[in-house]
Amino acid sequence: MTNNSVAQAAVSGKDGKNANGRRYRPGRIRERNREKILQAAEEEFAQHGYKGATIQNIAERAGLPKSNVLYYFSNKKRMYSAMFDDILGRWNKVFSDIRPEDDPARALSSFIRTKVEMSRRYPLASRLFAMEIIQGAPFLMDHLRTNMREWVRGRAEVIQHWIDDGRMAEVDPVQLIFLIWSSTQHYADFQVQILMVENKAEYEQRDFDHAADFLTDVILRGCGLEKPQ
Amino acid sequence: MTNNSVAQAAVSGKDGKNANGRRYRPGRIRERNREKILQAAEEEFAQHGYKGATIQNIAERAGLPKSNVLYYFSNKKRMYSAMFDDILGRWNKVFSDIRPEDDPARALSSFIRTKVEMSRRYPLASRLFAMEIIQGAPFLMDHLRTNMREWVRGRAEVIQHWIDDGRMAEVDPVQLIFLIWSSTQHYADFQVQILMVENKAEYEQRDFDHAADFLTDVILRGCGLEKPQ
DNA sequence: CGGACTCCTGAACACATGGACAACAAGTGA
DNA sequence: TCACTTGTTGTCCATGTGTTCAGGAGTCCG
Repeated sequence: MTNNSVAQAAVSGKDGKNANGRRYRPGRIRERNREKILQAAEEEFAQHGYKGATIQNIAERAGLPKSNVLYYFSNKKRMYSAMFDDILGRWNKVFSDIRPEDDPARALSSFIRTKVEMSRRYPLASRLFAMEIIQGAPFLMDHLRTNMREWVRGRAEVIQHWIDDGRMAEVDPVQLIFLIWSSTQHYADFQVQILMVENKAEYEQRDFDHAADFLTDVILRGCGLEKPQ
Repeated sequence: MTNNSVAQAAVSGKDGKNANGRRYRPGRIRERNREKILQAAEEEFAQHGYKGATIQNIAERAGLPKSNVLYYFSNKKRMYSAMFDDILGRWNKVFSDIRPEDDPARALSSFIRTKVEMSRRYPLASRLFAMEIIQGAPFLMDHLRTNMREWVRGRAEVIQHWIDDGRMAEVDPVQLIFLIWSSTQHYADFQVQILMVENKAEYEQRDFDHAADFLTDVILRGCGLEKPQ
């Protein structure tokens, strides 16, 4: 999103053409390897943080020689950025907007369920994001300051509308968003802790359903709302 | 707690005496430097994770030569462990037990406030813990499996008691504990994100008060409880 | 003072790591 | 086929890292 990290190496022509005027497709091989590497990078970075991760390990996870990985992402930093571009892109597709005329209970409930579903589908992405923030967000600072701030502001305004119209209890909208964020992400970020405490080996689908039910239940009631239908 | 990491080097006598029968105090210098180092280690490990942290950096933060740091903690692993022993010890002192005859509203409210206060006072410890869990808890696995599991089980039982007695709404006690954990820790772990979104440079005391108020408000109501007094 | 012990530290080392590079293989359109 | 681009990989190197070690300084007490 911030910088387009695609293949600064091995692209001679400026816009897909080369000196001879011939045209080249983006290349399926490129696409495929890029994804293999990004997937491997998610695992490695999520497990060891930016500094702790090594290109060698990422290469092994991807089943490629280190040199080949460095052919696609010319250095560690670019690779890390590209990974977040990927993740943020994925996330942006998922969250629908909310409007003042929506039903608060429905909207919040749907928000919570979507976020729990994200924890289930992309736990690595969630952990990655958490690590980056904990470490002071050296790479995502910009994103937080612009996109995310606007995102929260927009949602908070709508929630405030609902409150002003007496459609839900008076609670700080921004804090409410934080509450939903933290409680839902927790299932991805603190997975091992939860599994240990509950003495389970792995999550099952029903665990997420249960969590989502619990959270909508408590948070909606906490906002003075009835569960939708 | 698990292993006593104090000074395996440079202790010749077994119980404070030496060959000559002379007695040595634990050494204030030792004590002082140990603390300086552990403090520095918290910062460094919290910012870079276990693998990403370097002894050199820790030494610089502590204002000591690297060799000196390694004199106190013979290697990186021991240092990391000692740090968590320290942190867990600190935490164990703070949390009072809850009993079935307590007032649910008061008990939960106090729990939430204590946890928010922990986020304020020991943000580094909280982040450290979060990182360790995210990375798969290679060092804390044992602690999670034993102490923490018991801790949760005990609290959950009491909460279930309250529910059975009709003193609060029917909510899953374990999930409730997770909810309180995640939402309160969030203020420490995701500090940068929160500050960015709210466009602030630093936390103030009133921010924590506000957060605690909000959380007790929503969570208690979500549990069908009245705010105490 | 002198001895016993604690505390301190520069130097050295084996090893891992990010990255550059050059040579080579494979693919592609005419 | 040819000309050229894209993809692959082994090797090399400077730098950083955890850890060891040997010797020296500081401290305490009789």
